[in-house]
This record gives sequence, structure tokens and C-alpha cells, in this order.
Amino acid sequence: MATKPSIPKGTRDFSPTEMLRRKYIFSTIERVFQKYGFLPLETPAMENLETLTGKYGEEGDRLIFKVLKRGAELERALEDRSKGLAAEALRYDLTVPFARYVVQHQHEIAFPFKRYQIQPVWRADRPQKGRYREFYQCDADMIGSTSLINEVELVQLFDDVFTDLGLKVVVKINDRKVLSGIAEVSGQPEKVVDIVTAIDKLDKIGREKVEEEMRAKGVSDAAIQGIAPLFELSGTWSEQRPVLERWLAASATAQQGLKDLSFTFDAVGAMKSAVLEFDPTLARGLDYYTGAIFEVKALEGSLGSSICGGGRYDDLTGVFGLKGMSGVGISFGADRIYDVLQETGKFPAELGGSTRVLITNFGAAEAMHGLKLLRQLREAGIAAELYPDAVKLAKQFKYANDKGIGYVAVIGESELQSGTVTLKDMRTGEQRSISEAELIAVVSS
RNA sequence: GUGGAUGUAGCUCAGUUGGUUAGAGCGUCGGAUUGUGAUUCCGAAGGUCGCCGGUUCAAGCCCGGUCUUCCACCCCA
Repeated sequence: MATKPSIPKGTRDFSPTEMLRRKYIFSTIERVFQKYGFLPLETPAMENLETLTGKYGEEGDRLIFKVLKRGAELERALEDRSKGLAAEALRYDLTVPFARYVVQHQHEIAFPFKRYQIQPVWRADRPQKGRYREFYQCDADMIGSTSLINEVELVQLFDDVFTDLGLKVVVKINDRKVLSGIAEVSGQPEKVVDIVTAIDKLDKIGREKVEEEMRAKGVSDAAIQGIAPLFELSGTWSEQRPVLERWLAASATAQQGLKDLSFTFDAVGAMKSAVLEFDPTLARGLDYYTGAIFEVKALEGSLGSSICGGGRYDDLTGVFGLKGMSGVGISFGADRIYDVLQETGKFPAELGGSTRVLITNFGAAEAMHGLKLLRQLREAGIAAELYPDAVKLAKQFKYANDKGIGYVAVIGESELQSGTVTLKDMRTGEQRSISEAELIAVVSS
């Protein structure tokens, strides 16, 4: 007997209902990406293993899904383990494949290059709620420009997407240069990574535990004291800015970061659905971000975790041999946006895709006539179906009901003779007899 | 990768200190209505109790292993 079928851990099937909703999210994001001048790009599901290893830190390397060698190559690898059992791996994110693409095709690309990419990525992580081993990323990056106008546009892009999705969000922004400045001013600039990863957890574990963690990582009490002003920071950017300028006066790096942030705040202007907020505790993706850092959180729903991220990286393509290419990019977490929209009931009630009208099937003659009508309806741009089998009518009506089809056009023997259809509005339950010529007009209104 | 929970019908879940033939609601299917869904009434089907092994006269229940899902950490979308 066949064993019960299943799918790998951390992967999911998406039902038609779920897919309509997912496509709604993807197409909303894609439309905005295009409006901002980003062009589509796709890269293979698999990359050469060496393209990926070492790009995500020690922790990241462990989470890369490796693809086992096959055939004779595998036999050889099993005998001599020194070269490893895998030469390829599934992509871990979209940014590194993008960097690889840019380097490989640098002579064909016109810079600044703006691309978007909506594809699944894989991580050999331990699944949890909202964390999968296969999930989609929706990335937009521009590379080959250091202008802060890019940062400004990305903030506006966030605003546009979430306005279209009808969700209130906060866009948090920070600058890696400010974080370096904080470490500088504290007197232990070499501890910047430890300081920053601890600060990053502030809203989750609180000030005391953050200080505890810094102490555990070897940050001195004097330095922790020096970071204290961070915890007292409050108010809007215009209130925060002078405080930061005074506190971080000794660090030229920090001053530059503050200047850049101010430019972004000033240039963004009024926003529709998003609130822009400076968050000094924001540190994500420290490995390659060098300037601005972005994160978006929903102001509705209970998810709490971030639904988008991004930032500027000064030397993303350097590891592949192309130096001095600065880029800035963002990523939408479609799966988490789905959860928030689902929880807050923000999905549109009717998401296209469902058939508008179903023609009943009473038998060969009626069906052949229905087929002709079906063609006319479709020519008129109306999604229509003919029930394929001449089963009892209740079953055909139930099919329409379950599928959310708006109208059922009953064509039996009497309708066939009189050239009419009996049209039932499935929402109201009303039913009336109309001529075939009227059908398209009534159904499309 | 570390620590802790979880798994019973398609779905959500009951199931007594281990005791005969494992239940409910929803859904599905059939009928009431051979030309009408959603609502109503009647009826039926559907389970190797995640899987493998052990203890026992007897296991859905106890023990071990394994897998899944979930939670915390790590990290992250």
C-alpha cells in the first residue's frame, strides 16, 4: 500500500484561494517596481556552491541547501571527501545572485542598473511560524549610483506599495555610519559588531539585557556608559537630530551618517500610508550594509516582526571581482505580508480569477449551443465556463456556488427553442429570462 | 545547530488510573426536490489513532526511536 504523500519540511502547497491572494501581493509589488523603473531579472534556482559560500557569514553557510553530486562524480567524491559531496546549491537570497549577474554581465549593463526579482529562495533553517525553508523574496536593487536620491525613492516605493495594499506601516531607517560612530564615541570602535547586534535586540529584551549581553561580549563598562544616550533618545527626527549631533560630535563618520539621514528625511516629503522613523537600534544584515538600513513593520495586526528590509552596500560585487560598485536595495517578505493582510482582513473581497458566468449542461444539444454562447462571452472578455457534464442541475449550481461564480445561465430545452437563457444572479438569488443577445450586457455590468 | 511541546476522520478537536466494536461539529456523498446553489430536514460513507519498535493478558493512552508541526534560542524574510 502506498504511503501517505507529504511534502518536505518547511515547504508548502498553495491552494487556488491562497494563490489568488499571493498573486495579488506579487503583482502589486511588481507594478510599483516597474513604475519606479526597475526591470525584471531571473537567475537560476541553483548556483555554483562557491558563489554562495562565505557570503552570509558562518551561520549562513550552515543554512545553504547543497545539491548532492550525481552519478560517477558522486562515487569519486565519496572516495575522496576533500572536495565535498556538493558542487552546487539552491539560492539562499536574491542579492548575491544579483551581484554575480552584474559582475558576469558588466559589459552589457548600462549603469546605474535597476532590477527587480521575485523568486523563491531556500534555507536549511529550522521551520517556525512565518519561517519556511522555501519562501519568496521580492527584491529591487539599484547598483552603480551613490546618490541618496535612491534611498529617498525606495522609501517612497515602500509607501506606494503599502498604500496599494491598504496597510499602515512604519518605515524604520538607520545608517550604518551612525552605528559605527556610536561604537567610536564609546571608545571601543573595534566592538562595533557586538555593540550593534546587542542594541538590535533592545525592543525585544530591554535595556538591561542589552547591556548584559554587551558586557558578556567584552564591551567595557565605560563604553556601555558611553552608549547610554541612545536609550534616552525620543521624539521625531528633527528633535533627535540635534541630540545625536552633540553626542556623536567626535565622530566624523557619524556626522556624515546624520547628514545623509537628514537628506532622506527632508527629500521624502509627505507620505500616504507609511511613517518614516529613525531607529538607532536598527542594525539588520550587518555583514554587507554600509550606509542606510531599512526595515518595515506593519502597524496593524499582531505579527510584530519585520515585513521588509533593505539597505545600502558599498562593495557588494567586490567578492566577484568588480570593485567600487555601490548599490542600495530592498526586499519585501511576501509570506509575512500575506499573514498580516490575512489577519487584518485586508485582502480584496473578490480577487479576479473566478469565473463570471457558468452555462449549465443539459445534454448534447444544449451543450453544443452553450459552447457557441461561451465563445461569444469569452470574445467579449468575460470569464465563462460551460459545465462539462450533463449531471443534475443541483450539482451544477453547487459548483458555481462553491467557486464563487456570479451568474448561472440555464439553457435547457425550452430556452433552446425560444432563444433565451434563464439567468440567475447567485448573490441575490434573483432569476429572470432574457434573450441571448442581452446576456453579455447583463453579465458584464 | 541547542532546549521544550505536539500529532486521533478531508478540517477543527473530544476520548476517564491502560479494558470489548474510537466519538462530535464542520465538510463530502445520497435522498426530501428526475430544471436550481447558499438556508432546512433525513440518511450514509470516511480512521492501521504520524511511523517503527518495546512493555502488558490487553496500548489511542505507558516506554524508546524516528518524522511532522509548533514554541524559545541562534539567525532571519
